[in-house]
Formats: sequence, structure tokens, C-alpha cells
Amino acid sequence: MKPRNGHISDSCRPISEVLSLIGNKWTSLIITRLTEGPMRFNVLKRNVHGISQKVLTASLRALERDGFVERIEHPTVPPSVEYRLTPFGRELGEPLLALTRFALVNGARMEAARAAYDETHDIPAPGAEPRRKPIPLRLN
Amino acid sequence: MKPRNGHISDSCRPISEVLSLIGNKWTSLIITRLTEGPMRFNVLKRNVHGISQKVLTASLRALERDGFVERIEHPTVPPSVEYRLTPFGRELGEPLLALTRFALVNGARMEAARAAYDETHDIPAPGAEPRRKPIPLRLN
DNA sequence: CGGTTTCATAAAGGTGCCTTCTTGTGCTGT
DNA sequence: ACAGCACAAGAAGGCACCTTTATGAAACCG
Repeated sequence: MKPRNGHISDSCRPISEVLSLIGNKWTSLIITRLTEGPMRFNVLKRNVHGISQKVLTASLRALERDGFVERIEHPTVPPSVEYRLTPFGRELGEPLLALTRFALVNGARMEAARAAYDETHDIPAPGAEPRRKPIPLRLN
Repeated sequence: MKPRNGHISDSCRPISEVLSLIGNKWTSLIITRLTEGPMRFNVLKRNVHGISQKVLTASLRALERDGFVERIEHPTVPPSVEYRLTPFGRELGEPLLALTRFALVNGARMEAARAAYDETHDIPAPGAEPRRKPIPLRLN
């Protein structure tokens, strides 16, 4: 679950790390679920619809490694593993919530913008919008 | 630049769209730069270190399509194209900033957590941590 | 004995993002 | 005539991520 940050400069490496983390298809969904309280593996799996077992395991491991999630393995049998947000994880949940709220509120606006764009830039026309006649003006 | 959201339920589709958007390797870096003011294509390219021309073009198009960025083509020669955040884009920049601030403040904490994790879960040892002896207890 | 439960891991395959390299446009300055 | 500039778009290839399917451990139950 390493972010693809090959060329990112050192100063903003943590930024792009967090950004790819929450940009992952599933990570923020997991965090959001765990915001509601601790959960066992299979409960989480049922609540995060469509996630594969392998990816859920890997995502949780990554979150645990970064200190956002705590893994509590009850030595029963069959095994029972509980996952919960750490205080650090709850801190991350806060700006994440701000973003999801934005998405929820503005989803329609985004869709409208897309529709408008697709209409003006007639969608898959190969002869795309010939350039307006340039006026000869050297800039700079 | 379509997000990979195959199995996401309708209710949270805009959420995962926004999330993949800002989780893209470059998108939020671009937005952050544009927060500082309008910029021409090549200036942007120089400021977002390491981005390839192709991806910068594609990212800007996606942002324009979603209504976050405005593209202003001055009909000079050689062409001069200016990109700027729309008001909608500036709105998005706000929760994004909250997240980057979090990353900046807590980057060290994350790194420390990782180091601690790697030390306890001896890193790439194949014989990984044998399970504690389970106590026979049927749960529920 | 054989099937079930809970969690973890592995192999195989697909898909999309990203990178480098290359080509194109239309007027510029030399 | 020719190279250069500012921007765009294409092909080829790599790699990360994700999905499905299958396997394993270890004790339980019928």
C-alpha cells in the first residue's frame, strides 16, 4: 500500500503520503466505518461493501502501521480480531470528514459542471475545436 | 482520470470521486499551487516538480471538467494558456488545506508509528509472529 | 471423520495511472 | 530556410492496486 510518490520533494512527502492514503479506493471508507466504533474483521468486511478480503487485510495493516488503527487479537478460536481507531486515527477522521462533507454537499455541482463541459467540448468528436486565429503578439 | 470506483454504492459515489481526485499523485499539488494565483501552463509545470507534461495536461483537463479550474487560452503565438481556480475550486481548496495541514503537523508522528511498528513486527521475517496459544472459548 | 467458523495469505489476471519519448502546430527571430 | 517556443496529444512500457479463487490453521460440532 505504498503510495506512488516517486518524484515528490522531501518537504511535501508526508502530505502526499496522507493524500494517497485517503485517496485509496477503500482506506477512507474503512476509517469512516471505524469512526462509528470498534469492529471485528468480518463485520467491517460486511459494512465496507465490495471490498475483497485481501485488500481489507492489507489496508488495515497499513493503517495500523501508520498508527491510525489498533488491532486487538482475542486469542479465541476461531480467532476474533477487533479493529479500532486510535486517538491519532480519530484526529485524521476530522479533516477527512470535512472533505466528505464537501463531496456530499457539492456532488451535484460537480456533476453539473461535468455535463456542461461535455456539452460545450462536444464529447468524442475527433476534430476537436480548431484553434482560434492567433493574433501575432510576442509576449514577454 | 476516472477514479476506480467499480463497486462503490451510489450514495457515496461523489465522496469517492472527490477522494480519488485529491488522492491522485498530482491533483492536489496542482490545486495547492493554483491557490497562490493564476498560472501559465509551463510555470505550473516548473512549480509542480517532477510532473510530466502529459499528466499535467490531463489533470488540468479533469479539474476543468469538474468545474474546479478555469482554462483561459490567450490567442497569442506561441500560445499562452492560463489556468486559475474557480470559486468552486477555492472551496475545495479549503478542506484540502485542512488535510495538508494535518499531514504537515503529524508527518513525524506517522513516521514514528511506522518505525515502532516495523520494530515490533520484525520487518521482513518470513516466520511471522506465531499465534498465541488460543484459549478454547466459543464466542456467540 | 468431515464440515464449519474466523482470519490471513497466495497466485493469477485485469486495469488504470504514470513516465519517457516522440510528433505536431504556427508564428517567431536569426 | 531553420531552429525555437508554448502547449497538446500519442504510443509503449512499468508498476501499483484490485479482484477472484483457493489454501491454511485450529478447534469446534454432529
